[in-house]
Amino acid sequence: MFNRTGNQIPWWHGRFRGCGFRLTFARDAILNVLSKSNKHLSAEDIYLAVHKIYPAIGLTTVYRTLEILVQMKMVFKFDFGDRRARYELAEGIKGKEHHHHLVCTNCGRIIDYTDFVDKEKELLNQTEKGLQQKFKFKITNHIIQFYGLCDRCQKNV
Amino acid sequence: MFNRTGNQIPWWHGRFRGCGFRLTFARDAILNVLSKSNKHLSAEDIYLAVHKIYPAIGLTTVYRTLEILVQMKMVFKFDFGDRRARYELAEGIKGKEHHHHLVCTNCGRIIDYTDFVDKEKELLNQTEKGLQQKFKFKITNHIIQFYGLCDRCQKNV
DNA sequence: CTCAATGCAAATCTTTTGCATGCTA
DNA sequence: TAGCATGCAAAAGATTTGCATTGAG
Repeated sequence: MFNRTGNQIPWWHGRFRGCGFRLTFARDAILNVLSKSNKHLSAEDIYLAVHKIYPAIGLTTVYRTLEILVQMKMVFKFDFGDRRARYELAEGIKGKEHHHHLVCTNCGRIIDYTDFVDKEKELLNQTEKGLQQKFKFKITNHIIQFYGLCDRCQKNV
Repeated sequence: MFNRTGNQIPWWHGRFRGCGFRLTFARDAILNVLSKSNKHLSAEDIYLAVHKIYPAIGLTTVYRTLEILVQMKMVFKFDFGDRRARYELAEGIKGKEHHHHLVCTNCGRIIDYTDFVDKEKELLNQTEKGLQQKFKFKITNHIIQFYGLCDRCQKNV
């Protein structure tokens, strides 16, 4: 999609329309960063990156925007155990696939993997169904995460 | 096991011997609380409870002791997404079974469940094996957690 | 007797909030 | 133009650290 000056209009512009939230420079810049970056950015990572595009932005706005984006389900919020939240674009957006994370407890490196997720999905669906029945608990999302040592860190221990 | 005054000696006394850590009043009191309480206590919960047994204790000591206990693998540390760590005695200790948690995102209630864990274990073992091979990643532990709404909160929404 | 363990106060660090001002729709 | 959005400064809240003192082994 293109606007009248010939620039491509980012996909998220549409998602802001009619959702009750306004699309501001700050939000546009933040989504730009998120959609270009690889992943697992902390609020500060995002702040620093956005700062280059839009220097007037404050860290507060980054936090507030991320909260909205999580609410809109455009962004996932993760916690890898280092007391700082990480954000990445949700699945289905920009062709992201369902994946999970391996977190190295030594160096903090994070490896995304997409293997085995089908089998996992199957199991999780079963489990969720069973848990909903047994506990009358309405499951909205889940976390699966593996911790350990990456190849480099195994050598250095 | 009993000492010479006829009091039962807590099981953890043995585990402190020869591990390089000293068994102090504070640590004894903290383990008392952990082994009597149900579960998912925050550092402050523990601090308040220990304070009744051993009023001189400081919150700092609670944190430092918990860190040791996690290191000794006597205690698990959890994060249920509310930015405060939770602690509970490790499995295998005091007959605790392998279990996972359902976390209500509305009221914070936590439900332990032991159902489906066999199937989960099977899948996780497979996954871990596969991931170790593929990424040369040595997995040491994992997190599985479900979030959603408990029965009460579903009614009130 | 020695050095690990402790308590207190202060520091850290991430995230949140209050409030006056700016900007989108 | 109306209100949502923003930036700044300050607050909040959990956890950690420095340091002098205490106590376990």
